[in-house]
Amino acid sequence: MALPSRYDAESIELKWQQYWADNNSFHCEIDKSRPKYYVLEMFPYPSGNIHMGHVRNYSIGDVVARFRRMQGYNVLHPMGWDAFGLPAENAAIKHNIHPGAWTYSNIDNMRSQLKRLGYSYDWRREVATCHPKYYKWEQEFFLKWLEKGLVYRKKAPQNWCPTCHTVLANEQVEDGKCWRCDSVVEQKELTQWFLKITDYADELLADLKKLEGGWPDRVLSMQNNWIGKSVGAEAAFKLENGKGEIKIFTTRPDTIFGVTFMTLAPEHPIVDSLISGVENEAEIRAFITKTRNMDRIARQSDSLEKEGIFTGSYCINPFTGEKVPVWLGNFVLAEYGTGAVMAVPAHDQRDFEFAKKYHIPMKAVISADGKEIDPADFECAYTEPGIMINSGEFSGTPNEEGKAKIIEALEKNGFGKKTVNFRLRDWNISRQRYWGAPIPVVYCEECGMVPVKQEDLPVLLPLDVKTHEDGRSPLPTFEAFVNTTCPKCGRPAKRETDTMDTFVESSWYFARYTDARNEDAPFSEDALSYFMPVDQYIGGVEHAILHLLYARFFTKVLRDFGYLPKNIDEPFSNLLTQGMVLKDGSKMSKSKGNVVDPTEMIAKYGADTVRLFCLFAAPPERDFDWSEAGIEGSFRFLQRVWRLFHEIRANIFAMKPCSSAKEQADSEAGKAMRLREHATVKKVSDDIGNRYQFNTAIAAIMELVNEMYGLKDELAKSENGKALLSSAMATVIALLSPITPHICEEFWQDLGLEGMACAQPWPEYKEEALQKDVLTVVIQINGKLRGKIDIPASASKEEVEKLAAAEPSVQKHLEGLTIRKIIVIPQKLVNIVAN
RNA sequence: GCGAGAGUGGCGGAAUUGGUAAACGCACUGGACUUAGGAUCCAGCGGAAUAUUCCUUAAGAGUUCGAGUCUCUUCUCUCGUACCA
Repeated sequence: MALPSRYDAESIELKWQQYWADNNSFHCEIDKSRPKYYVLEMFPYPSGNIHMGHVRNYSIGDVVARFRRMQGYNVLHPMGWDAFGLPAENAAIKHNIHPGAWTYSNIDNMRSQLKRLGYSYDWRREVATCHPKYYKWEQEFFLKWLEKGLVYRKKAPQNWCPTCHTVLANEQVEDGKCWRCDSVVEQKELTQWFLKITDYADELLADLKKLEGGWPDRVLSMQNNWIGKSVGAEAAFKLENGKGEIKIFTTRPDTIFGVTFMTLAPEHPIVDSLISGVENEAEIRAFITKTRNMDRIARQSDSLEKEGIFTGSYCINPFTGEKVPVWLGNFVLAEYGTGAVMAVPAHDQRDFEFAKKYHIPMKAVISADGKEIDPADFECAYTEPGIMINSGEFSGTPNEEGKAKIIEALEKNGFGKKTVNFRLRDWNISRQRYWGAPIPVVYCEECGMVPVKQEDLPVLLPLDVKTHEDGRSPLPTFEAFVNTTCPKCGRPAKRETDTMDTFVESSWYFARYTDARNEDAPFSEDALSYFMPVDQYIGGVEHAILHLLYARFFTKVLRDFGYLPKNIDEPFSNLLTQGMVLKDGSKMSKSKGNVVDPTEMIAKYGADTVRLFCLFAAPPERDFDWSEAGIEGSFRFLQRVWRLFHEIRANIFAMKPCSSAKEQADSEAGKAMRLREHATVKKVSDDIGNRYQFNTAIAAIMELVNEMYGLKDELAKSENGKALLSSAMATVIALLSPITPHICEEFWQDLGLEGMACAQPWPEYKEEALQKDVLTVVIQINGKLRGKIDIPASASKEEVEKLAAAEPSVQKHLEGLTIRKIIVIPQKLVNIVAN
């Protein structure tokens, strides 16, 4: 019988996609009689078209979802759109269309592209964050937080992107540049809205422990670094003139007797009063201006020349009573610690270099053995542990103990206290852009800042605006929006025209999916307590800090405000960070012209092949290079399965569903077939379910198919053989079904079987079927491979030793040697130690 | 500097508890079938020598009967972070 050399992927795929849609195959409802499994991929920004990175991300997620569904879980697998943001606005300006129109048409296009890939989403739960029914709830959260002080307004120097015309959060500045457009970020003093993420710094850090094992180490370590906790002490140094004090933060309180100068950030608030009227005031002011005018990159670069200037003032070391000169330093950051550093040049490398440069004396207060040492002999600062010296009553104490003792003394005398400092800063969530969720407050001349009443939500983003060509927000000049009345006094008032950072929307969408159509509340207790947390979250590692930190923060906040159940501390139990899809060794980009369009690949090979290749090319966390030859290989494999299926069916026998779990083999070929089938089920279940190694799962299925090709003619000779071959084929369909679902449905239908392939129970293996009668045992002499023998599985240790020694190739190598020892690893190998 | 991860054929990658290194696939070579094949099938495919060996998992040492896997030292690459007091 003639077989088609190429199966017609497109018609099969469209048919089954329609079938799944018509039959609501992937709808998910709360069902407390079944365990839930929530699998989620990071939702896309509707930029226009899906790219290979999306295909890889969503294919991984779909395998997990379909696998868990077949295992009997009630799987929640939703999809939506991170739809507010700058690109929509910029595209709108460029093409002279409204950002909303652009966004919604992109969503329509991308939704159909995703549907063409056969992903098993419950589309009823789809959300678009730019929809008022979504952002309404975010505005409600905002009001609640404002009431409790979790969100506040502050005037401070901010990261300003001159190209995007907006401020950025610290997390959105990479290398001093805007994360989106790469422009150099400037500092600008502005009044902005902040979310107090620092209130949660401790919990965000501590709970990283709960994620160990479920999240990749490197993501945990990145978050850990970003939060940047350092434990130390705060101490006050009184000014010599009695007009106030300087507070410092140090992680080395044990060196406080060694302070020989003080360094302040030029921006430190006390500086002005210190220097007014001093002889060289003009010179000092010039230094301050010069430093402040530097951009952030130059100021924080490695090559910055450390410079300072003496203020003319002194403060007093609270422990020694010594006069300490107060300097300004261009490397001291106003925003970290207290903006003032106690300098101990003998024990800190940076202070050491500064002291050398400006000829400031040094004082050693720690030495390796507790003996006196002269810092004049130092080539670099002594930063090792040791014994305290020249430290009054603390001399002779090991310095680590000394830290606690000094802090104790600080607290006792009221000079200071133990403190913890974080690198993490509060999250600036206001943006001076149009396409975002409006911040629901108004400003009244009488009442000041007044929150919008909850019953007046949502504050709608007006859609009938004209966008400015230079990207500035049209809201401040759009009178119909700006002009309103004060919710308190009813007099005319002006609306806040800043919108919220789009990372706010993506910080809670996963919870909204549990109850996406709820119009009375953002979520319901019932849905949250059943579905949350997300069991498996999948996305790119570029969100390791930004989105993943914000989402963790939001989860804790929503929990504390009673929106999320008390026992939900973390949103994502397990995180898989998938690698990028490259072409010719670099990231696909339009400018490089190396973009592979998923739509074209689907048209050429079909969705099943594209899915298969994305999963087979590399383990998920690694980057992989797209190759046309590689996808051909995946397509060939599916054709091979196609031919195998039809050959078996047409030329050998009519297949019926059966299970080799019950059937025993009565021939060598049958035994081999049955063993391979069960071994493959075991391997694939482990690879998909536990190890997330889809590439090796697919390799194992390929081996099973290869074995079926090798054995099919032999097996066709007996009824038992046919049954075993039939069972193996059914297993291949089941194992492939999460990966290449369409072709598997087609096979299933061709078998005339009930239901859908994707709704079948996941195959199980039997330990008994994995047992071999004859085992190949490796023989080593002194650890080197010298032979292999086949022995009955039942052979005793002595028999194995005897058989091994009798092997001719082994005897040859043993000539002239004396056997010292024989190590037998049952069922695996024999190592003969001889010399 | 600090933190994390990685280094295996021509290529992507396997080797899960220390136990046959290179599974699976790509590329390549030879053969079969064929009017033809860029289809399909069979065989080969780490290196050197070739009938028997030797070498090989970035380099070196160690532990072990046995190391890609464990320990130490060094090198290289990727990512994050950085005058953080």
